[in-house]
Amino acid sequence: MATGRSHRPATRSRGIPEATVARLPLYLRALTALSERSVPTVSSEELAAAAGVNSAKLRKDFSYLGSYGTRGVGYDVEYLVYQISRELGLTQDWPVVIVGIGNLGAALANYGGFASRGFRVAALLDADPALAGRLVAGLPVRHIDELESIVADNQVSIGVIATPAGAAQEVTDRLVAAGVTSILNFAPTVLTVPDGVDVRKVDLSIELQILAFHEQRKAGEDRQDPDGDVPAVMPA
Amino acid sequence: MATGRSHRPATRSRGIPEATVARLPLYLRALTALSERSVPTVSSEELAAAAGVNSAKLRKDFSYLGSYGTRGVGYDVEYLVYQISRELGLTQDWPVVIVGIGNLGAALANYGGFASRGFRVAALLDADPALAGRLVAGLPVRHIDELESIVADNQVSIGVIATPAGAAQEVTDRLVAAGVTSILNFAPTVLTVPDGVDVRKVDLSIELQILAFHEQRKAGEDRQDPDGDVPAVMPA
DNA sequence: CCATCTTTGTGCACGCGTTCACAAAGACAT
DNA sequence: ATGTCTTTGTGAACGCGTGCACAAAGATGG
Ligand SMILES: NC(=O)c1ccc[n+]([C@@H]2O[C@H](COP(=O)([O-])OP(=O)(O)OC[C@H]3O[C@@H](n4cnc5c(N)ncnc54)[C@H](O)[C@@H]3O)[C@@H](O)[C@H]2O)c1
Ligand SMILES: NC(=O)c1ccc[n+]([C@@H]2O[C@H](COP(=O)([O-])OP(=O)(O)OC[C@H]3O[C@@H](n4cnc5c(N)ncnc54)[C@H](O)[C@@H]3O)[C@@H](O)[C@H]2O)c1
Repeated sequence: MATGRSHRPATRSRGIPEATVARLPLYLRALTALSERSVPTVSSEELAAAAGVNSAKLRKDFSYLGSYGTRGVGYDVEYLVYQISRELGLTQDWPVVIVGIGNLGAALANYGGFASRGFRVAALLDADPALAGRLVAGLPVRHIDELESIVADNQVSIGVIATPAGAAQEVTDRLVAAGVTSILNFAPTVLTVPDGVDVRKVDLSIELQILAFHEQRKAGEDRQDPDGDVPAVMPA
Repeated sequence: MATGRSHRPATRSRGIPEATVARLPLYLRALTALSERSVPTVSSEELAAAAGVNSAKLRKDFSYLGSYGTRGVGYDVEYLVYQISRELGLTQDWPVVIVGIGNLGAALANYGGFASRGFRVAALLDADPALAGRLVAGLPVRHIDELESIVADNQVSIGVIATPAGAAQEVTDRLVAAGVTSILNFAPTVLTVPDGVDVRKVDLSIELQILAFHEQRKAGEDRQDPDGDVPAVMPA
């Protein structure tokens, strides 16, 4: 799981709890699918099932946005798509830069889901001179030296980091200095940023380790001793 | 952020809270870095700073594993690395299959962080016959028809899904039927699985949308009306 | 052996998030 | 209009996670 920043008192932004914000994209996706099938209205029960959440939670989530439902009927799909999009800020265009166009960065650049919802790749940046000018997903890779001017010229406020871990903090510092205030970090490092800058991280190996923990638990559950303590492999 | 399954009462597995489990990989990473620098001991304060968490939280997290610290001194780095590795199940080998070797799947296969910590890519699977046999990250891509035999032969319990969204549920069903009990899903879909199967998801576009929400909030904070409600663009 | 100093381990309080359960609202039929 | 039926919106209770603050533990020096 990618989590938000640490040193923040779980800001209830404009009254909308953080946990709710994190679910809005999920609802939006389900609603968009319904919209494409021209379904006019949907009940909290149906939508909750599609989004994989509890229906009471969904209703409470929506109640933070306002009273958009009709009792006895449900929610108007199109209207809700619009309201959630607006709430998430997807009615405007968000230019994004991707830094580090290696295996992962190139895959991200090729990802269609980007453009679909208000996000536009403003530039691809890499420190490798050999990459400069090469086309990736139809865009030329620009040299990292152009970072500051690109961010300024395109009013970029969101940066995606797909560099090796060792370069991530330096890239972050430059992005922040240039005016970026939201960062999505794929490198396995803890980033330090000033107040007012949001960082979210996506960390494959953390996810796998969490799965391994539960997997181990499942395996040992019905087999070995309930308390799996090893006496003392190493003295403290 | 990738989150865990929904329909589970936040299982406090063997007394270790889920939130703690999610942080253990973070501590482990910081500790491994210290270990490589041959640092013998570390205080909760230092380690917490390196992991980007509150020191009291870190101490409480460790207290669930046992009393591994020494008052007045701190924690033995090597010993803690071992204890956390064992707790997370990283002392054993976890064979993993990756399904869907497109842009993202190939990037994942090339990812070094996989092998580093107990995870071994047992096979790469794709439905495209044109890909079969091609080498990706030194491994031949196998056809999806071999899924069942590969999972069985290699005792695979963890599967990574990097197929298009439309194929994800079908792939999931086959993985689960073949014996996989943990799934890491990169496709933007809600997966339905039987009890006992864990699903974690990594969703780029959700992360971006959450960032966009806060970004919009920052932008509108000092500018427009404090309560940003638009009167009525669409009647209910 | 005692004093001092550092750092752990945890009791406690508080706030957020989740879920149940139900009254109120509205649609729809008669 | 009135009654019935469906579904929303939310009050209330509960549990989990967080962080403060401090007593206890142990190291270290004299
Ligand atoms: N590949 C994956 O599936 C995957 C999964 C999870 C995490 N990650 C992480 O994502 C990051 C990228 O992974 P990858 O496999 O694409 O690595 P990669 O080596 O293929 O690509 C890294 C790119 O970053 C560029 N780079 C290096 N320093 C830079 C700098 N200072 N400024 C700008 N660009 C710079 C390099 O030139 C290279 O093109 C790594 O931190 C990795 O741990 C990757
Ligand atoms: N590329 C990214 O950065 C990115 C980011 C976030 C999410 N995603 C998601 O990850 C998934 C993969 O993205 P991608 O860019 O690699 O797509 P892609 O089209 O490049 O690759 C998909 C691969 O899956 C294979 N496939 C299709 N159906 C299959 C099936 N039934 N069984 C096995 N293999 C099958 C295809 O042959 C193809 O090789 C998508 O769901 C995408 O939305 C991608």
